[in-house]
Formats: sequence, structure tokens, C-alpha cells
Amino acid sequence: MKWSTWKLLDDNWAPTPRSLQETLDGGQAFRWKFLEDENLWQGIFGSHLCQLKQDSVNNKVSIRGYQWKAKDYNAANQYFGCKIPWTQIDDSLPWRSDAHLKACMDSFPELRILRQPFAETLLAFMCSATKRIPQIKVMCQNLATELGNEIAPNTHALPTWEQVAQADETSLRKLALGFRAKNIKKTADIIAATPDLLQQVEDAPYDEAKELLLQLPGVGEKIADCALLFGTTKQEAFPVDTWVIKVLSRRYGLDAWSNTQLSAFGRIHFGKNAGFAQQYLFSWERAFG
DNA sequence: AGGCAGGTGGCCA
DNA sequence: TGGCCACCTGCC
Repeated sequence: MKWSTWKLLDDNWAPTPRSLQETLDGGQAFRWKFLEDENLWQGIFGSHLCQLKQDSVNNKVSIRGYQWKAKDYNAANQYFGCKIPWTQIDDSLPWRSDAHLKACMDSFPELRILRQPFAETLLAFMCSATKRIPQIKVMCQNLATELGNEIAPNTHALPTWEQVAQADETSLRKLALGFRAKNIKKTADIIAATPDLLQQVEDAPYDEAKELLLQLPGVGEKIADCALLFGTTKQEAFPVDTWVIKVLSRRYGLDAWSNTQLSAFGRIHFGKNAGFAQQYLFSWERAFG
């Protein structure tokens, strides 16, 4: 392996180890693993293979990549949102009047939402229906190995939708996709036949983008919101999954509310950055709930 | 050993 | 609208 030199991220991101783990491997992204022997994280986004290490004293994160040049470091700084005003976004959340939210935020200082390539974010979350993170990671790994470009020895990027469209449903099922294979295949065919569709979604405002996504088979409210939040950083998106249902029921007293109602509550109560609040609540619930 | 998991879509009232 | 169910697969 030819690794480039270690460099600090542009904005000196310094999460706690727990916040770093939650950001990389808490269900936003599915291609990171911690290498125990070397005490570092290794992951893939787009066609970039990279490693992350953290200063044990000040928590600052350094990054290097496989045969990386300047443009790869730029891509990494984009991926980690180094130009996003995280402090302002934190401050915009209603933690002053919401003690539970404040507790969640205090438990995960400097938590981030990654700015993942949209196409692969949609693909990963189409795999996520009724699956836990380890299973979703297996599906993504299989998709990459079988259909994606090799970006380093024995290391593959997730396939493009065009590459997914090359496969048939039967071969997709062999990748452990199960009943998701049929819809993933159909969606791949639609995207392959409509090359500017994903760009339209990225460029559109939240409501319009979501409407476009909901037309894809296998994409409902939850997956659409995850793809938009984690793949386009449209922070209004408030994915309602089983963890959020739990926390809103137990901590906010919203028993027996429909998912649509919960989603509306989220956007009203937490505001324009509701998606970031969701990530704090979600992380806390998984770790301590 | 059987139920259930970061859901969705179809069908019924 | 609201409730119920099938759907792959692997893990507890």
C-alpha cells in the first residue's frame, strides 16, 4: 500500500473518540472500520481509500490516503464538512429549552454529518430496510466487490448506479440484498435511463428533492430523508426510524403518533437544522437509551 | 427455534 | 388515512 503523508483536516476537527466513532460508524456511512492493531480508522468514500488517526491528547484528526494527491485531500475536507459552520448549526438547535437534546449534544461533542457522495448514499440506504448496521455493511461490501471499481489492491468503490443496472435481480440477490434486490434493480434502471435525475435531486430544495426520490421503487419517507440528509446535507430532512420513534415516544411523550406526524413535529420543534438534532438524538438513544 | 431488525408497497376497510 | 402483511437473510 502506498499511503500519502498524514495531514490534519483543514479545520482541525477534534471530536471525542466516541463522537468520531459515531460519525464514521454510527449508521450514516457503512464503509468504515476500526483497525485495532494500528489504532486507526480506515474507510472508503467515492473512489477514495483513506485512514484516520486521532491525537490522543488533543483529539485532532489527521488523514492520509492511498496514493493521494492534493485533490484527494480536498475531497476529504469536503467529505468531513470542514467548511460547514458546525458551531452555528449547534447553536441554532433548541437546546436551551430542550434538556434532553442538550444532554444528547453534551454526550457527542463535535459530532458531524458527513457529506457523502449522493449516489452511493442512496444505494447504501436502499440496502438498509429492516437491517442492522453490520448487515448493511456486508451488503455494501458485496456490492462494491462484485460491481464496483477497484481503487486499491483488493479494495473497491461502491458501484455507480449504471454499474448496478448492469446486474440482474438474481445476481443482486446473491449479494445478500434479499427482497431489496428487486427495487434496487428497478431504481438502477430508472436512474440509468434518466442520467440527470440524481443531479436534479441534489440541486432541488428539500421538498422537491424528496418528491423526486419518493418516485423511485424501494424509496419511502425514511430512506429518502436519510439519502437527503447524509448525501446532500439538506439539514431539514428528519428521518423517522425505529430509534427516533423510541426517543420521541419515551422522552417527548409522543406516543402513538404516526411517522408522518413525528416527522412534522421534528421539523417544527428542531427547526431548519432538524436533521442534525435527529443525529444527536439517534446517537444517544443507540448508545445509552 | 422463532422472532425480529435504521422499511416499503400493496391491499383492505 | 390507518392498519396489516409479505418480503430475504442473519443474528440473538
